[in-house]
Amino acid sequence: MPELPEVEMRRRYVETHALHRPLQGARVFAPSVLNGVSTRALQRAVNGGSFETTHRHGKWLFVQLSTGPWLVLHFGMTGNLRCYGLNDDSPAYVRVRFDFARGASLAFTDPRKFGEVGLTTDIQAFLASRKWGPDPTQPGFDRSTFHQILRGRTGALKGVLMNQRVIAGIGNLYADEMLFQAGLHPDTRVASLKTATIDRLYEGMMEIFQASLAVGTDYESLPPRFLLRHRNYTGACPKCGANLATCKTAGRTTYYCPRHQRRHS
DNA sequence: AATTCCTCCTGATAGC
DNA sequence: TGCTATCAGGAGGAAT
Repeated sequence: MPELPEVEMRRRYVETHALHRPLQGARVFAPSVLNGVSTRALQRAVNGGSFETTHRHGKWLFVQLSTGPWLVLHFGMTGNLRCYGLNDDSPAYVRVRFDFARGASLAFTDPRKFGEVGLTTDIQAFLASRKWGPDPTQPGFDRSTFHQILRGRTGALKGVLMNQRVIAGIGNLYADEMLFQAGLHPDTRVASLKTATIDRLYEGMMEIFQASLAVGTDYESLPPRFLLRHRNYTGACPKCGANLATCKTAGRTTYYCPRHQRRHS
């Protein structure tokens, strides 16, 4: 589930629940989620430290440790964070656990183990090494940035929107929502987009991020005009009532309204 | 450069 | 009830 707004919720969760608390250690239950770091190195970075600040870029969350390095968290498709105390049941699927004093913990849970836990000393270098594109919610990203990154692209629009090296943070669901709001078919060629259409896409993107965060990414609480409220096989288009359709784009299931998201728009 | 396919892993759901 | 097939909001790598 975690796309940009979901990861932003996790960032806020860390801010609220996990900062400035003395850490006693870390336990790794699924070493496969560790990326570029050994259990021992992770424990060394955590032991005797505390989480101090957070940063998010696209679907990536960084939490700075008082010992220096940043904890790097990626949530794959099923990753989450959960703080709990001595008297609480442990959540299911704990893959890495950070232990505070007095029996409290922050758990990285992830049933499918597609997530990642790592360390970096330099966020910018880390982002550069993975060649990630800009985050649309960071300062400095505006309408003209959006035009810039789409310029010269020749692929199908949905694939480009989901390409993290073009723009960081948009996944399958939010890509569908953007296409829906802009009335564009997922296979629309990026090169064919008019300036006004790109503007519309940009506005839709910012609006859905904002709206989703406003309801804590609980899609059922979104205003009905958003596709995310109706994204299932039987759903009716909130704009025209037509039955929503599905297709495959870039290997992912796309939900769209066949009536007002036609090709070549 | 862009696209397709495969892979990692586990759970939910549908169909028989 | 139990089995199997398919699919799920991600993304890296290989092949094309």
